[in-house]
Amino acid sequence: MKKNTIEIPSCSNCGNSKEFFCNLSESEKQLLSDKKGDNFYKKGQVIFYEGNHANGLYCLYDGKVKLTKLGKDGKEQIVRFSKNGDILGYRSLLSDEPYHATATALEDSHICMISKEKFLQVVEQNTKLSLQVIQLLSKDLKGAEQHLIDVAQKTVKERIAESLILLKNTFGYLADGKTININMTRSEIADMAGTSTESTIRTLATLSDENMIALDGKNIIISDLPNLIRCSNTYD
Amino acid sequence: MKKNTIEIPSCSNCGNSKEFFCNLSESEKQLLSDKKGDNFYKKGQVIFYEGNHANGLYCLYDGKVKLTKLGKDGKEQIVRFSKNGDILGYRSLLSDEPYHATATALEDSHICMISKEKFLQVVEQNTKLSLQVIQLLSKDLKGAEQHLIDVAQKTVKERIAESLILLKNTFGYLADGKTININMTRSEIADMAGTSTESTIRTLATLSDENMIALDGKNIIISDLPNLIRCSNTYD
DNA sequence: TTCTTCTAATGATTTGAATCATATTATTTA
DNA sequence: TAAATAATATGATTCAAATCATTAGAAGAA
Repeated sequence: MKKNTIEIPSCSNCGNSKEFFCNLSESEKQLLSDKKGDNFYKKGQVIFYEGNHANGLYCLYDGKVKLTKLGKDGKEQIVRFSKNGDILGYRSLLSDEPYHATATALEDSHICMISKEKFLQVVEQNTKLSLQVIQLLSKDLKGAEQHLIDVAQKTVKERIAESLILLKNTFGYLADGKTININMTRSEIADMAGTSTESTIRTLATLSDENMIALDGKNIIISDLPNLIRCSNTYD
Repeated sequence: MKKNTIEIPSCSNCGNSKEFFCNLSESEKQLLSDKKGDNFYKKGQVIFYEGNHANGLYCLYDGKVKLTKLGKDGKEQIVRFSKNGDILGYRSLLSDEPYHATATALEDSHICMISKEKFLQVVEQNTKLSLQVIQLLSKDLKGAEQHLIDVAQKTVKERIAESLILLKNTFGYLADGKTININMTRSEIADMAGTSTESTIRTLATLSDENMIALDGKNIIISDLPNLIRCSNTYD
């Protein structure tokens, strides 16, 4: 990867649907590329903390990130994920509020940073870009509201099933075409589904007994996706 | 109210903080004002349904509206409210997706409608307006994610207390300065807090026994706000 | 390697809150 | 104004899932 050129992964990597920076003019790209920060985070390291002030836009070049909010008694709730090509922190940047979630690397990640001033400058002169931000926020909002209903109304089993499907849809499969391409602890899956670690372990065992999934250490293999979808009670 | 002039309540009514259309030029205002639809909805009537196609922007001139999503077994979840001066339906309009929630009048409401084409035309040429939409979406997203954590981690009592505080913050008090300025059924409050009607009734009775609120038919009087806030376990 | 710590797995117990079952008011609307 | 319907209220019961408790296995650190 060359320095000082805008190498937003969504542009250089065509497998990625979110072509966030593709509508920029050359001069705009140049502006953003200049003095762009290039950072590496180890698994478990925190990119930014909930409550802290936003000073730039993060572009996830390579890696996986979870966004969590702190709830009662310090219990975490995973609110979203980011993967290759996603941008992070745009909400706080544009609404000029502190980060409302903590971003933590789920595996070693390579993240670029664009300064607040430059990003705002480009957004303000490029309507297409702000419409793209609107699309992103709309998608996040839709996801959050769906998640809300799920947690409020679904059983633990339905939520665990749905969480596995979300993980598969977000991170895809390994080369074997059936193992979910992410390693999370049972406790993290619990934070996702809004349940306890013990219930998560038991429910995963049940889903395995019922042959919808198979467990191999931290690897989760989806052996019967249609049934898992049915089990999750999701219709969209 | 005169016809054919843009009378967005947030502009004509200065008590309202959301001055959504105040950055428009005169020609832009004129464009939006022309052939603007003017509609009246009775309490209980539906303004738009989840899943339907968006064809305009709704401006709530006067009234109160709830936004609900349908969950498991047809159980409703209230995801948001709108009041005087708020705009509705912008998410679906700008992301070009069907409405993700149903909007229902909580009381008789006066709602104007701006056509999709005209609104999009103005948004695309007015960056300030799109930045304002970003602010709105950001606020909605923050609210939804907070709501998610609450439902996932708080007890019914905490959630009911918090719901009452949200209602008070959204709709304010009646002239007496202590009665929440909204009439909702116990079942609707349950849909808000993500619990059952019976639990809502019991919890309201408990809060009343503990002198944090007083109940007078459908009216809910907040008699000890600091204690109610403490009870809701909310720190922001 | 061994020690320590984190993660996973299971069993036993408790509990918050949903559900079921009826009354008792309020509101509609016929 | 009566009849019908919807909303509120309470008690009894059930149940899903959290919590507590303990053991077993993995993974890092010294």
